[in-house]
Amino acid sequence: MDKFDRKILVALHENGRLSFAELARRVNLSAPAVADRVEKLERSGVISGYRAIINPEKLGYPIQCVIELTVKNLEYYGVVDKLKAMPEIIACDSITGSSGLMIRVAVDSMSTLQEVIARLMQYGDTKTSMVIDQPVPPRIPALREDD
Amino acid sequence: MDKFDRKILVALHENGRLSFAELARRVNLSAPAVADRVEKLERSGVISGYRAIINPEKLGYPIQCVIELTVKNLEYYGVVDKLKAMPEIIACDSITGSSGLMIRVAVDSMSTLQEVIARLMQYGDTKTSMVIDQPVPPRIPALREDD
DNA sequence: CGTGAAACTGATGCAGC
DNA sequence: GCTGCATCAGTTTCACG
Repeated sequence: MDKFDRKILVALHENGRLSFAELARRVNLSAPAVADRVEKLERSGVISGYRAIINPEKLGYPIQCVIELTVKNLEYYGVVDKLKAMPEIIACDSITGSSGLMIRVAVDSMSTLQEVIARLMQYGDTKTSMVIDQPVPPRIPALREDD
Repeated sequence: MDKFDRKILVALHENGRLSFAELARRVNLSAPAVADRVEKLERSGVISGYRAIINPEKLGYPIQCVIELTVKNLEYYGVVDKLKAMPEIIACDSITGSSGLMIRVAVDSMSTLQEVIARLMQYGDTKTSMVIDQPVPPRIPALREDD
């Protein structure tokens, strides 16, 4: 993990479809050198995949919110399966603290949101917050473009 | 947005580096047809970019947590700039409710976490939860592979 | 790690349906 | 709007220094 690896990660985080040739130009290395480094980053698990970023808003799901779900422990694993089966849920983290689950939801309307919350209330207490904005978009930890 | 567009989105969400030729094979269309559809999805904003998925754990930041920060309104915009300057913060959402900010942090150690929390406490009350697991990994809203 | 050449693959435009 | 083909550019991947 030197300066070149960091540059590669930053570049691929910003545009995951860069070719090795193009990547090589941006980080000032040769294409084979870059290909070699990327392969190592992939095999070591630092890069775990590549993904198209999809905008739920443009897909017809303009409302996003975060729901903290306080589950009763016994039902825990069953709940997770139910959550996986709900297409409105676009992410879910298991966390410490009373809540237990931090769920992210994207819906088309408030009435759908109401239905989702009603279903989640079967499994425990919910605390819902609407997502207004993303002041810090997803980024790489401790890697700024300072070279 | 028909069945083919959905297949394309699912495929590119799973592997953002697929070539048009390879994508065409997977969705049973010709390469030019796929290229055309992808370009439209990009221009309409449904696909807003491509990104390498980077594993903070393998980068030396094995600890992740979510911090709800209840800020005093007056300081709000100043706070966001401070957050952007903190490399340990890998994402941040502005949300409704008392908290106001939902911050995601990746750190190398508990002592670093302690420092981060200490800094955030300058701006308001904090509620920290450790992220244990990701039962539902990030996915596309309402698009299941049902074709 | 860089260079240069060779081979390949994918992208693109057009005719035709 | 899609297909199939042909062409062309670009990238990947060697071997070698």
